[in-house]
Amino acid sequence: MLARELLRTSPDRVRAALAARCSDAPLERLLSADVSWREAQAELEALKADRNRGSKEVGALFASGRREEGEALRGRMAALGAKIATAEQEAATFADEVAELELTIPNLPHESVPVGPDETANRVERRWGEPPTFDFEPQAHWDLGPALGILDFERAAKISGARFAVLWGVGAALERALVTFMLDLHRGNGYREVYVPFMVNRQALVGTGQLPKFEADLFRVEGTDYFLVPTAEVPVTNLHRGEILAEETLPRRYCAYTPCFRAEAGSHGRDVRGLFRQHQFDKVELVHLTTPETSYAELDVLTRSAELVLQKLELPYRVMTLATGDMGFSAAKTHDIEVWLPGQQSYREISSCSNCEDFQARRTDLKFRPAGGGKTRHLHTLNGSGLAVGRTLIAILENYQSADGTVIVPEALRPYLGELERLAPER
RNA sequence: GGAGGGGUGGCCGAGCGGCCUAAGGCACCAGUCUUGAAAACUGGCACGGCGCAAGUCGUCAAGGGUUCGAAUCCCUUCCCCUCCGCCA
Repeated sequence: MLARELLRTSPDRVRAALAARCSDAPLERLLSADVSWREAQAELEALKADRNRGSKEVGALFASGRREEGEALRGRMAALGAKIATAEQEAATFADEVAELELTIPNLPHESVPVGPDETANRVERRWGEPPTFDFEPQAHWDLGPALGILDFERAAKISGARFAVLWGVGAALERALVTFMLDLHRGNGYREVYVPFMVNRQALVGTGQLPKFEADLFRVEGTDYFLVPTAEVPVTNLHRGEILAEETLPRRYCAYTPCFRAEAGSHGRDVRGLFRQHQFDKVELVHLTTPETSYAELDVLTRSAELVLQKLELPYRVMTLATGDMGFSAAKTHDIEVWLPGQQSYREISSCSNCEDFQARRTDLKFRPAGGGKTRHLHTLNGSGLAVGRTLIAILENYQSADGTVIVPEALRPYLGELERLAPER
């Protein structure tokens, strides 16, 4: 949600930003509804001021025993009440329209974001590690996994459907080891671990920006008002909704493991094979709450925290800055981390780290009290994957594969797998 | 699932139709005193909207209603607590 003051004083800046995003958000409707609302509200308040004065006088007249005058004024106030009811309805109609529309306007891109319509305009920031060379034809994980007996898409389809996976044996243990490994790493790095509900209410999803626009991407639990979390960003960012945090307690860095559930609406035909795009996947999420002055330094901390996971696992990757047209709804700036996948001979997204500035803080009424005193201000929220666990598992299988189909276990993970050194076929 | 009790400013807590412009306390800020601090004393101190401003409207969990007027009365919902039942 953008500051209304910004909409009123710099509509051209907002127009330009939306154009850069290739957004068709209804800005002009919002602006005119806002004007109408303010007019109606001013009228309504004048009427209410009259009533407040009159009602007070009614009380005074009765108190001083002037019954007849009191009765007369009370009659006039009753008539005024009817006028107020009408004016109230009109103002409320405009207020609702403004509130509804402003939730559909995406965040403004930061000035450092490359302008472009789609991912082809994304900018490479840095690379780490060298894609491995093989003296054989590297396999994709959807061949490696089933051959090892640890990945089973057929039985997943039987019990659930497409875009689900079953992990067997050491595959299941590897998934669990990755979660623990990531949480331990972040926890030792200044993050506070938090365990949160996997179902959230509508308000939480509005707060982080998934609603009202993207309901089709979510799974809703029928007969309830609960949604399965599409990312831990939702419950974790909303933890302090409506609170005023002391500046001394910032920045706050939280990490959380949750499964994530996504309907993947509109992604039919994309990444249909393998583990890459699933309805359910595990993720360790990083969330920072910080001051406006430090949020871009925090974005760097956040991104590097996610990178550290890949460095410890010795997986090659590159860091991108997303272009205006490729960014998510709530983000002002986003770094994607893309890991090298030999099965596809390309870098693919494994983490997305965003500074949402005060966009989500406005929606969630999330503020801080400055250390020197003074007015409360909206704080800045950031979130990023640290990392998507399923995709990390893919990266390990494909980067650490051997000619015989076995897979070396990265050194950093061995303590979590009973010092297992190599994944070999299981029966 | 059943029966009760609650939700008031950063926190605690009074108020139960009109002097609520929400008492009092704690915390916080400024000042006096002090070598400095503490204590004491004095003053200040909720938030949001609209407006150039004067000002004005709103907010006592949320929404609706009664009334000239609602923190206060009525209805609905949500949340918290206690007890019972059930359950991992």
